[in-house]
Parts: sequence; structure tokens; C-alpha cells
Amino acid sequence: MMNFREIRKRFLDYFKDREHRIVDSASLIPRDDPTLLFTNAGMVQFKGAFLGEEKMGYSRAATSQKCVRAGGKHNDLENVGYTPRHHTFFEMLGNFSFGDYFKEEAIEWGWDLLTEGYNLPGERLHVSVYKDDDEAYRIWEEKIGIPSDRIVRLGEKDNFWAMGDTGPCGPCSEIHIDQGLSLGCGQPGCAPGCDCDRYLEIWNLVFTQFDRDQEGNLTPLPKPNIDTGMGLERITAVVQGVTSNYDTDLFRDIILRIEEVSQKKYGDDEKQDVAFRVISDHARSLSFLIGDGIIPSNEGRGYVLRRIIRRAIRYGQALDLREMFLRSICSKVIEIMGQDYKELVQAKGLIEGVVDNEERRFADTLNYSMKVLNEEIRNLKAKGADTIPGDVAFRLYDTYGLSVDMAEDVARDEAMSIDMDGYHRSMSKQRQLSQESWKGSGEEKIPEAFRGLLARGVATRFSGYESLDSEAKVIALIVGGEETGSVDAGGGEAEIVLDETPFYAESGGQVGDMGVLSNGDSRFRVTHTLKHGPDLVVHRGDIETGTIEVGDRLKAQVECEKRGATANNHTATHLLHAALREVLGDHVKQAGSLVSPDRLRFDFSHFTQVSQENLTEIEQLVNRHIRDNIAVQTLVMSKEEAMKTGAMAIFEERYGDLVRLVEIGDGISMELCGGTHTKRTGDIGLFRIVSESAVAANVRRIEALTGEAALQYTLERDNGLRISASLLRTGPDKVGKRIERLLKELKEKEREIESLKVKLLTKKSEDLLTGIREINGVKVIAREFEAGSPKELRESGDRIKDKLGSGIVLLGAGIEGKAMLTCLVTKDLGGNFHAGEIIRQLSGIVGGKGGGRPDMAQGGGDQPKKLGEAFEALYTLIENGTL
RNA sequence: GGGGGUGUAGCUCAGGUGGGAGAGCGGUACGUUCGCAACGUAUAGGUCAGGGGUUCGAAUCCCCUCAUCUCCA
Repeated sequence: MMNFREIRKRFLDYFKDREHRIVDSASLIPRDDPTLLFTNAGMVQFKGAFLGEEKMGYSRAATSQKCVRAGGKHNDLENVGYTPRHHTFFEMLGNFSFGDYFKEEAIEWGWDLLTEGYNLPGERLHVSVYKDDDEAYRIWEEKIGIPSDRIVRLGEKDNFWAMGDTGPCGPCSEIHIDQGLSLGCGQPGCAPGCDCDRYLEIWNLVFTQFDRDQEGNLTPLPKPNIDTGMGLERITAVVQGVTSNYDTDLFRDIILRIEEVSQKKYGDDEKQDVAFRVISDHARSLSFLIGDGIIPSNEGRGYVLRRIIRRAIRYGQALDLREMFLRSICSKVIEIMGQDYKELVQAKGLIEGVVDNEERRFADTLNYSMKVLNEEIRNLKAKGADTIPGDVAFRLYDTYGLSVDMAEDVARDEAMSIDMDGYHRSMSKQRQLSQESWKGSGEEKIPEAFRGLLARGVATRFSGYESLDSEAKVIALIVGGEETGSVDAGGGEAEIVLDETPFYAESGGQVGDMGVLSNGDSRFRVTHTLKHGPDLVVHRGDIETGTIEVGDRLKAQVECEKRGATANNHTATHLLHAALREVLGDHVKQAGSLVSPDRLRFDFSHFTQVSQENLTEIEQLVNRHIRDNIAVQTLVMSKEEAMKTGAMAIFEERYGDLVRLVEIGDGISMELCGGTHTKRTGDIGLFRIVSESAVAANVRRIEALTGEAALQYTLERDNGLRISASLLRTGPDKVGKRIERLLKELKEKEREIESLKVKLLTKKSEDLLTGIREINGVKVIAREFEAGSPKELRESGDRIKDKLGSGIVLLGAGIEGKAMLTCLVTKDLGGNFHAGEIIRQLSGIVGGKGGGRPDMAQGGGDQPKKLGEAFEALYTLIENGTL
């Protein structure tokens, strides 16, 4: 029996023999596609080719593409585990034709590979075609010889494929296998396309032959395309003769590992089997997602990843897995799939670290949400209720992340139930609101004018590795997004495309070059260089003098000091990356990078703050490599060769077939990188880390300087320290100790001031005691008191009140044109007098308001001159008994 | 992209309707004890995430920003 690896290989070999280029699986993170969260089909990386925006170096291709469906439009997450075939992660086998062969070959080969290559019984294969696609029907019936009772015509929903509302689209044809009556629904109309398990769709052949416009009209494409997709998991199940994808060798060892750690058996209990399937599926997808550089977070792709991890952990509970277990399952996934996907092996440390970290975090949020739930249950029980309202259950899920089934478990223990209808109502409301606000994930799209150029196959040769100036021909001019024939000085911002350029276009984190394009009297100042697609370099800037026309020959000169400084920073970035991995561990992975002439910024995955000791060690290590003055070599080689060297690849980047390997020394650092570097590490001169900070959960950022800028930074620091030392009248090495002592002294002084203030207040309040008046048997003091804040006023009042034993104190103060009043009433008078009431009446006199508690109240106004009036008013009020 | 929650002492958190910043644990000192655990007493520790506004007065009300958690897409 063929194992999955042989099945995958047979597919690729089959199409290789038929002149197909075998293209590597693209990253799970789609590039240049704002509509997509993850790569979810084999054609994603060829979208540009289908749309005619991009020229490939070949017209036939075949791939085994890793895919994730767990968010966005295609979302299978909820079904995973409950069916034999839903997955969040799967591999899609596909063959593609870009205006080359069409229906006939696609159908013929598809049939041939299934029946001959995989030995599937032809008599059990059924096919479906689009209802109007007579051409496909004829090929199946006449050329392949399938009896018409095994060909069905289906409608738009099943057999017409479109990428979006407009653009390339076309009918498709699906090949199904009859798995036998026993799996069928038994309905009389049961046929391919039925929802039951009898007819299993194994291969979808899409014939992209139309272009749909805004009004929905279909125009035939001059060169129709072929795009097919066959899930590796499905075909493996069929070839291996099992009815569930989870029974194939793609999953068997993973499930075996889960059995080991859980001490449970797959197949014993249906509820537990769901958990087995969920965990094995999710372990695969989360390993690949992290392997492609995604880190758990609370939004976007990272959030989908987090949800997958948590779902896996949650299902672990059904297997009584209380301890952290996911890491061990992922290790198994890496062991199996790492043979074919090297990025998993490279990211092993990261995957394990991330999973452990998430398991810990999840336990935290779970504790918290359980607390909220228990509180809620207690309240409901107190009211005599026995159902948890749907909106409450939803709120628990929505804001605290407690899933309903977990809430249900708890409710059951408390002899309560949950209003599931209400829950679902709240949920669909939230869904609707979110859907309405979806506008795409935000990546930049290529502007219209450049898409035209790309479609014409316009490309720029980059000569900037060898030289900083060269002669080149203008092949396109763009002003305000429109192509034009010539540009004059003063015409504002323009963009120039050359046939060859020494200018480095922004990519891989390195900023674009600046410089000058000139020809005699015409001068164009390049302020930014950028790139569209893999090879179209755009020089953006202003024309300063003269005129530039398409076809002109220009002298292109890169500003060399800036380029040199950028090279320093870029090479230093590679050294930093290597040092981080050495000091912190190989879970460190680039998560973003900026290389400019002035500085470098490097984001990387790491779980905690980097300690000062580690930072120092990293800084020392990088500088040691700089002093060793090691040679930096660049080599261009095939992608396969490069992967064998174990070089670091950044998976957000898309590489062509030929890659550029930048190696520092003998394996000190090896990275795939198109950037410009120094010849030797010694050119960098000096490397200084300026800061370390957090960017997101599990991602840290280091900013650093090199060369002249690093020296400048060091000198400024030095100078600052010297000034501090001289101000402190001590040596630079004793500044720390000196400040420590000063702070201690300061603290003591503050304490002394505090106690002096208290003494002063005590004295002042004693003075005040002489002004007591006794009215109707109540001791009353109402006076102005010098105080800087309401707090001081209150504290002094407190002191006086204590001395008084029983009575009423009213203190007032004027500050910055405002009046403050504080009134205190001793507890024994609480029945007769209310401080809040007194203040309410008196603060009106000073032009304001106030209030407070029965024993203490504060108020104020904007007429401090009337404070005296307020004091008199208090005496009067008490005398008249009008309180 | 849209919604909800949280941010107060080293840690875990409490602070109805605006009116003296608190508890428990932990720390320090002293005491009971041969010593430890334990207990008792005392004590330190706060830009109430940051900024703006309303108000006589804001941890509390309003707006903005940041961090963090969570749900949907």
C-alpha cells in the first residue's frame, strides 16, 4: 500500500513527466492579497498569473500546497472533529495551465492518474460537469468513455467557479468516487453532489475560460487556464481504502501519540474520538502556522492561531488531559511533516515555546471566566432562577472567552441549564455586525498603472550589488498613476522605470536607495525606490531640471554614503539575529525588520523581556564578530540547495527559484536575503543596542545603531555621564552610589518636612481653639485657615475636631482666586447637624457648590472675599436653629 | 476591520448613586518560641495606565491614547 508521501510524489512526478514545473508550496501567509487571511487553495500563489498581472517563467505547474481554512470566508473550524474529512490544515495537490493546455488534457490526465497511477477502479468513478458545459461532457463521454449514467450536470453552485464577483471564472468538473451503498443516505435521488458520504468528491478540475465584468457578462478569455485541486488527505484515504482521513498514515502516528499521553484509546468512545480528531488536526495547523511566522495574538491571523491552539487544549479536557500536553503532540507533527517541510524543523523551538506559553495563558483566562460564571450563577440562584439567560452565556463567551459547552458543564453540576436559543440569537447578531464592517485585511495592492506594466512583462535588471552607478534606458514614466511619454521640470512627483538600475528597491526590510538620474541638463532626484512584483523597480522623485522622455538614456547614481550606512545596518542585523539565537535560543525568529541608513530595528519572537545581562552579552557577541573582520559572501543558488544548507529563510517573503544566500564567516550567519551588505564585518565598526521593548504578545523589538551613528551615540552618553558626575562632584564610576545616597537623603528630608508640617498644623489649630464659640450648647469654630490644598484643610480640621471632642468645625481658605470650605461635625452631633447640609448652604455664599457626608463635607466657590460672610452665616444658622 | 472587558501597593483584588485610597497575601522590624511553622504588634510600599474635559471637588462621569484579555469577520 502506498503511504502518503508516495501518493504525493506520484502526483508531482506524473505532472513533471508532462512538462510541468514542480513549484514549492507557498507560505500560508498570502502575499499581495488583501482579501485573504490564509492561503486556502493551491491556486493562491498563481493568482497573478491567472489574472494576467504576472508572468511566470513557465506555462504549466504542479504543486502540493499547504492550506489553512480557519477564518475568513472559508471556515471549517467548527466542523473539524465531527466529520471524517474536515480539516483546518490540509495539503492541496494541483496542476495548473497558464494559457497552455485545456480541458482535454486536464480531463485525460486526471482520469489516467487516478485509474492507472493510483489504481482506482474506473467503474466506481463518477463525474459531474457544469450544466451548460457540453464540451466537458463530450470529452468525458466520448474520449474517456464514461457511460452517461455516471455523468451528471450540476448547476452554478456546485460546478461553476469564480475567484470574486468579477474576473476570471469558468465551469468545473468534479471526479467523485462511489464509496458504496453502506455510506449512502439511501434516498432515491442520491448522486454525486449529494450531501451524504456515498459519493466522495476527490478532484476538482476548473476550466478558467471567461472573464466576468461588472454587469455579469461573460467574455471568453483568449487563453483559458486550468486550475485543479485534489486534497492529499482525501486521496490518501481513498487509496489506502479507509473511510476517514483520520485513519490514514497522515494522522495515525499523531493519534497514537495522543493515545500515549492520554492513556485513552481512539475508537472506544465517540465523544473522545472527536477530541482525538480535533487535537490531531489542530496540532498540524498550528505547527504550520507558527512555522510560517505567525505568533498568537488578539487580532488577525495571530488570533485565528490562538483560537486553534485553545480549541485543541479545550478538547484535551475531554481526554482528561489536565497537564500541558500539546507540545508533545506538535513534536510528533514536526517529526512526520518536517521531512517534507523544513520550516517546521527550523521553527521547532519556537513552536514548542509558543504552545507551552499559550497553554499557561489559557489557564489564566479560564480561571477568571470561571470566577465570573460562578458569580453569575450565585446571583441567579438567589433569584430562584434555574436557567442561565442566553445573553449572559453569550457575554461570558464574548468578553471572557468561556465557551458555551464549558459553561454548560458547570451549569449541569449546579443543576441549571442554558438558554441556547437566546445564545445563538446574540451570536448571530454579533456575526452580522462584524460582517458588515469587513473591508479586507489591509495589505497594499499594486496600483493599476503598474499592473499593466507587469502584464506586459516589463522588468528591471538590478545591477546594484556590483556597482553604484550605471547607464540605463527609461522604459516607462508614470505621473499621478498614469503612464505618460515625457516629464518636465516642476511637474511634481513622478515615477520612472528603467531597464537596468543600481538602485535598491525597498524590500526585506531594507529601505530603498536615494540618488540621482541624469542626462546632460536633465536631473531627476530619486527620493524613494520601490518594487512591484518580483522585478519591477520604480524610482520615485522629482525632476529638478530639463525633460525626461521614455527611451532616454540616463546615468543612474546611488548616494553612496547612505548606501554604505545601510549596508552596515543590514549586515549588523544578520549578526544580531544570529547572536539572539545563540544567547536566547533558537525559538527566536525574525518577525519584522527595518534597515535604513540611520538605524536598524529588529522584531523577533521571544516570550519574555530580554534581560540586561543578555542584551550586554548579545552586544558583545556582535562586536566580537565585527572585530574579527570576517568576510561576507553572497551566493546565488537554487532554493533546494539553499534549504539543504540550513539557511534562515523569512517565510513572509516569497522567493523565486533562484535565491541569494548571504553567509557571514563559516556559518556564523546564513540567511536568504536580497539586501545589500558590507564586504567584511569590520566595515560596521561598532554596534550598539539602543533599546529593547515589546511590540505585541510574544514579540520583542531591538533598535540598534552601527558605525558612525553608534560612535556618536556612545560619545553623547559618555558626555552625559561626565556632566552628571561633575554636577555630583564625583567620578563617573561612582555616580550610581552617589545618587542612591542622595535619594535616601531626599526621602529623609521629605519625612522631616512632613513631621514639621504636622507640628505647625498642631500649633495653628491650637491657636484656633481660642476662637471657640458656644452656641446653644454646641461648640463651633468657623475661621479662615492658611492651607494649600483641600487635603491640608481637611487634615487640620480633623485635628481641631479631635481636640474639640464634640462640636462643629468650619475652615476656609482662599487660593488662586478660589474659595475652599471644609466642614466637620463630630459623630455625637450627627443627629442634629449634617456637614453636607451646612456646606450646601454656605458654599452658595462664596459663589459655588459643595456637599459631602454627614461628618465631613467640602465645597468651594469663586469668591474668596466672601469667606468671612460664610463664617458669620454658620454662627447665625446654628443660633437660629435653621439647620 | 467591528464589538465587549480589564488596567488601583511587589502579587491577587475590593472600592452602590462624585466628597478622607483599602483588604488579603507577600516584605521589613520587634515580640511569644531553644529553633522552625504559627501567632501577635508595628511599619514601609501608590503619578489609582497616560493625556484632556466636566465640577467647588474625579480612582469614580465624558472624550482621546496606550497596554492587555476576549468574541466576531
